[in-house]
Amino acid sequence: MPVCDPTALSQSLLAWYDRAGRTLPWRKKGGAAADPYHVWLSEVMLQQTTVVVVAPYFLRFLERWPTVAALAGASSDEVMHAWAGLGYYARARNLHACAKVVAEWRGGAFPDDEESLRKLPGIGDYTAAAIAAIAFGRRAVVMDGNVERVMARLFAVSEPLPAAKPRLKALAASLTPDLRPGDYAQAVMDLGATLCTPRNPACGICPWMAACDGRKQGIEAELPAKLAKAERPTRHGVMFWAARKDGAVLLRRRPPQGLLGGMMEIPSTPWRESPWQADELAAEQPLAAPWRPLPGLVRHTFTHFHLELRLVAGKASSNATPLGIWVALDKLGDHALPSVMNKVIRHALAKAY
DNA sequence: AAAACGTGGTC
DNA sequence: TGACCAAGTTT
Repeated sequence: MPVCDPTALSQSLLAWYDRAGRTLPWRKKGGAAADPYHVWLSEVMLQQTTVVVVAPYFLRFLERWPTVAALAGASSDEVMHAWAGLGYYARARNLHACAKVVAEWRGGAFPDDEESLRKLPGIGDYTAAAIAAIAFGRRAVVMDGNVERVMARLFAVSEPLPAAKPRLKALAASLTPDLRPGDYAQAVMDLGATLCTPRNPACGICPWMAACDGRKQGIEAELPAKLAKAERPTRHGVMFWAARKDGAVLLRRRPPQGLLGGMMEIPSTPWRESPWQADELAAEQPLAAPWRPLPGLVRHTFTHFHLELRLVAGKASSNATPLGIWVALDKLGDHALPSVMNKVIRHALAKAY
């Protein structure tokens, strides 16, 4: 049997998968049917996020909201709070919106085909294919970063991403079997995650080594080629640490769309490319107060820019009624604060008292 | 269709 | 220290 035969390749991969058997929290056990709710929840969390980070969030969500109907019944703030720290918060907004559609319009049943799944909020090409294959046993071509890398190497595709995507998908489709599509989808992704890794691929123990053109040509480590990314600019902001007499500090909610949309924040100036001057703060302050600069700065890096935040502290008079909520220091954990805001809070607690 | 959108770990 | 990267989607 020639090693380039698609059936032989998919079979050898499935054999490897059965033998290696990574145990992941969302994976069905002992031949049990995969629960579409579990598959959907895990796949949305796994978008651009590592297994290690997702696992505890997945278990926490499932414990708190055992069904899609339960999740649909949660408040927006509860969901955002539970998602805090995972990043890409549009996913949480779309997750909740999707849960409502499925629970209210479909009686809690997820659609079982790619085309219908694709219409739901937060479900794109990858997630639709993954749910169709893993939860419903449908043959679907699952394309994520792992599969792109594995295909680029296996077939020695040197054309850089993202232009190579259609070709890579066609190659992946040529290998996707009719049998055990869900296991096969997870097997290719596992191969990319554990052996065919971005750096130092473990070709020596790869079930596809004999067939791998990239390996034969000695270019596996250079693949997939990628276009250079744009530079990240640096933006600047000033955070207002407003403390009331009883110690409570001021938080407010960010606008529902855009960066950190719907999450809570320490009141801030906008984040712009030019640093802020002291005489500009009066026009940006959440309440009128004398502001005292705190030493040091908080650095944070987002996907597309670096951020440098300075802090100013002020005391709020008791009759101040700003747009926001006052939160006791020991209750800050009760709110939907993204990681960058927790960084700011840690800094303020260290410097302002 | 290019750009926006988080975070933490790794080398 | 910093660039790269992770089971992508939306506009």
